[in-house]
Amino acid sequence: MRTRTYHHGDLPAALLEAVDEIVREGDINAVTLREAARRAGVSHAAPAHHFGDKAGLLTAYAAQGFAALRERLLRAGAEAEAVGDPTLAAMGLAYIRFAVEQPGHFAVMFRPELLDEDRPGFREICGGAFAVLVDAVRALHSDRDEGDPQTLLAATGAWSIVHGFATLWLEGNLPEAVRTLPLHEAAGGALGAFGETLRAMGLPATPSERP
Amino acid sequence: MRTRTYHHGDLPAALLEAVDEIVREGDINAVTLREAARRAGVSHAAPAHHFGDKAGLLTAYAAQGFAALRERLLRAGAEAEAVGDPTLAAMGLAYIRFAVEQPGHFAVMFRPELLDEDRPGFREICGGAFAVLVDAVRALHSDRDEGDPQTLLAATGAWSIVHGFATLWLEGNLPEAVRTLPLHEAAGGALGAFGETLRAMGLPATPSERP
DNA sequence: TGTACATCAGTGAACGCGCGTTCACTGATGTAC
DNA sequence: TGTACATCAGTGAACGCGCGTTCACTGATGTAC
Repeated sequence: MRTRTYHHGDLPAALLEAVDEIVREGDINAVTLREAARRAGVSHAAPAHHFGDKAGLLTAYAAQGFAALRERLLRAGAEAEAVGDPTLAAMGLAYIRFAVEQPGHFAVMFRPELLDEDRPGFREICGGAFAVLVDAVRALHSDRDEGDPQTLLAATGAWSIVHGFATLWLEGNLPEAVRTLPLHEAAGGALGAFGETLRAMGLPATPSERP
Repeated sequence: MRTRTYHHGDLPAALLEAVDEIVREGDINAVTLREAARRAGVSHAAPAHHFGDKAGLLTAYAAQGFAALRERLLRAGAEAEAVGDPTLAAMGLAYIRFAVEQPGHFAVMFRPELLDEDRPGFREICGGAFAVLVDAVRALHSDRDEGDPQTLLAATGAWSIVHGFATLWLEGNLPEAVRTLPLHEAAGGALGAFGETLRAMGLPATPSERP
């Protein structure tokens, strides 16, 4: 049984948890300092002690998300490699799974206008997740120079497709026939079928194949 | 010289224009009935006459966007076909261009929580844009039955990649080396390089090719 | 072990703000005759 | 052509609400001696 004390114990963590609850309930605009304080059981002025202001709270929450995403991508990559599966595909699915299982973090992470990106350490942690993806792409092109811009662009493309799918899925924008499938079938199916279609288009043709 | 009259002339159009202005300035949350009214030069209660409430105003604005997007996709497809370019690729770039040139519409269209989707006609106009994409995919697979679920999934994948790219680009989330390229190079490059990488992964392999 | 004191965490009242919605109203328009 | 009247568009005051931020404060903790 928890006794109520004047000091909370770990208010910052409780506030981040409260933010998560609120965003998961569906409305990112419902995140307010006052509501988070309410859920953590403290007065509405308490959050300012730990996070300064609203952007500070959301930035800390987003940073948590980027760290978690990075770990997921790394783990998915390592596991796929261990059994000989394609690393990048595994990471793509892990990305989508992260978005769906931690929709709160996902919704905040890519809304820079809500964040204070100048908070110490934020940019690093934020770039770290993308770097994992870039590394996975690079591993597929042993013929390329380090820093070949094609690698960065390809990672951007890979990111785009999983990010787009996750966004459309979460917002409920996909057509019903797709929306009602289990996640892994919808995601895997969309990625796979799109690949087939690319092939049917005759793209991509690598330059070396053009006579 | 415009004289001020008691009756506005075309207030609904002026309000939609005001919404566009506000969202383009960067903050979708800054769209309020009062601000739109202010910009249209009418009292703050006037918008309710035409759109009922805030969701009604945003829904009308989103519908405008879906109609415009559909037209762009159709035109891009037709133009590509005329000169023998790949239709689907042209539509993909047209989608991204739409997002970047009409960021206001794009930001609102895919936020169902802000809209009142039950407004008459909304669902139809909204589905119409996606249908164009599905048709373009279907045209690439003459071997498939009408209604083959692979077609819908492939269209979802195609939608995902362009939607994801557009979203990341607009929010400023892409890495600086990509963000600073001209749009068509970044978009075309990401799509193309991603295709190359898919190929390097050995994917997709069509079932018929597996011995 | 005890005590003084600095530090920190959280309180609660107050502030000013902009919002959406409602409602009785008034000004302008257009139509029937 | 004129007039009465219904309809519609827009007004402006009022309402209650929740927000972020500030600030002097108080309660609790922990450390130096």
